[in-house]
Amino acid sequence: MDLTNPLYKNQGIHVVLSLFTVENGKFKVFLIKRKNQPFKDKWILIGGACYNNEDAPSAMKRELFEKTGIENINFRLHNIFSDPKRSPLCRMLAVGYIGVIDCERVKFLKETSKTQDAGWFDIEKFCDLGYDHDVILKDAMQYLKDNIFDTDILKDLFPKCFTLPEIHKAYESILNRSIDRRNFRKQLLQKSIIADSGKMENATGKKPSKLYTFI
Amino acid sequence: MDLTNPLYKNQGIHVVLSLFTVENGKFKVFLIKRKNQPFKDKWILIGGACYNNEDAPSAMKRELFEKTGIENINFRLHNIFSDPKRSPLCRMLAVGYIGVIDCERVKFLKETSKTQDAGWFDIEKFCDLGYDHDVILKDAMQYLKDNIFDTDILKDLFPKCFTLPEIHKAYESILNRSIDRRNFRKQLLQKSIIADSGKMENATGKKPSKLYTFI
DNA sequence: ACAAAAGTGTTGCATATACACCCATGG
DNA sequence: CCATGGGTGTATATGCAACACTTTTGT
Repeated sequence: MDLTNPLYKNQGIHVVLSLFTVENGKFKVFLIKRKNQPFKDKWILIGGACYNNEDAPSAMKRELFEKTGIENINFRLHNIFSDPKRSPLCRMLAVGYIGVIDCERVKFLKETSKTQDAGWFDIEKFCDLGYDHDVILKDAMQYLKDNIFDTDILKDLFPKCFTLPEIHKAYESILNRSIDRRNFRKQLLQKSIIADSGKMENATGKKPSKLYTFI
Repeated sequence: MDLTNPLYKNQGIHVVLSLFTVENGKFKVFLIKRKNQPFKDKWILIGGACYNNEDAPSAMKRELFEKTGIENINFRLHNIFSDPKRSPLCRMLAVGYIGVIDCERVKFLKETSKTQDAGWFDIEKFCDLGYDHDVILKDAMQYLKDNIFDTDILKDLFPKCFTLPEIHKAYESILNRSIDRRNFRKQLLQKSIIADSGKMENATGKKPSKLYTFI
């Protein structure tokens, strides 16, 4: 590798996180408003450059912590985005990750040195994000839908125990369709994605619900 | 992006292709012997650096053509490899692709400016490849096995027509297990991966076989 | 006619879907 | 006692796995 070769030099690696939640039964994505150029005043996904001493997941963890205060969550690679023009300043390859989290865990760092606002957005309402983040977000949403029944990808959405109606509503909101309650329960239990914790909800509403955990 | 920041500078993007074939019923991978440091005299997968005006698939196409003379094949992303120490000279992120091809199409460029030998290797016999290519190749093999029944990932292995016994043998070799002939045929036809071409093999052996094509 | 390889169909099992009633709690 | 919402089981359909005989050709 000859790093002075203009064919190669000035490349970089972005990590980009599509961070999702379900809040009050609504599927949402976390967006940040940029303070500086390029894409000043545009909303974008969480992301940033990978340092030379980090692998991509470590960079993603660091960026997430810097921008939301969140630690210890799981990511999944969904795709890479390599269009040489995707970032205007220099050639940056983006590595796209997905995370799904309990919205309560996010400290709202409304303003930082690089950002002027941040928050959860209804998934139908986002549009015209900065960089190529529209494309990245759509790809992430599709990946999430395709993998929601085969993995514990929602594990961090419910950090502790949860009731079946809660997680049922989360699935319906993410997939944007209704799902039969009885079959839903059987499916998740049979595939060993969740398990009965033995505990019961504090009777707050009507009939108390059982509490489940991810395995 | 401040490209003089030592945290970011001197990064690069590798594309790496695990190129597979099935030759005489044996599952094989294409390897190249390096002529120069680093990893001089080691065998490695096809790969190289991504230029600033290329997206990753274009870079992969170019590298493949330079090293084997092959054009017009399909790749699939299987993973990325981002360990900052994976390449000794500078920080290179690797984008791993898979291709499966008719071995007849490879012109053997035994020697080039960067390589001193090249060829197909039995999949059981490779060991101790340069860079982290052992890890990449294992990941690619697993991805291929996981996706072989759901996609046309073998499309380029049979550029024209093929008989069912031929493709059956290819599947068995890749998966390293025997598969029931009747169920195999039903599966591929039902999933619309292959279709009857209407033509018949030139009766060369015993009973002539039907010829199929990928859809 | 026989050996070698290709073509084909049925049955049972497992998984997924559709669907309706009972139960516990709070008011 | 009634309204609300949570818990449970069964019957059907669909997809997957196991399995054996017939057909064609060359010798």
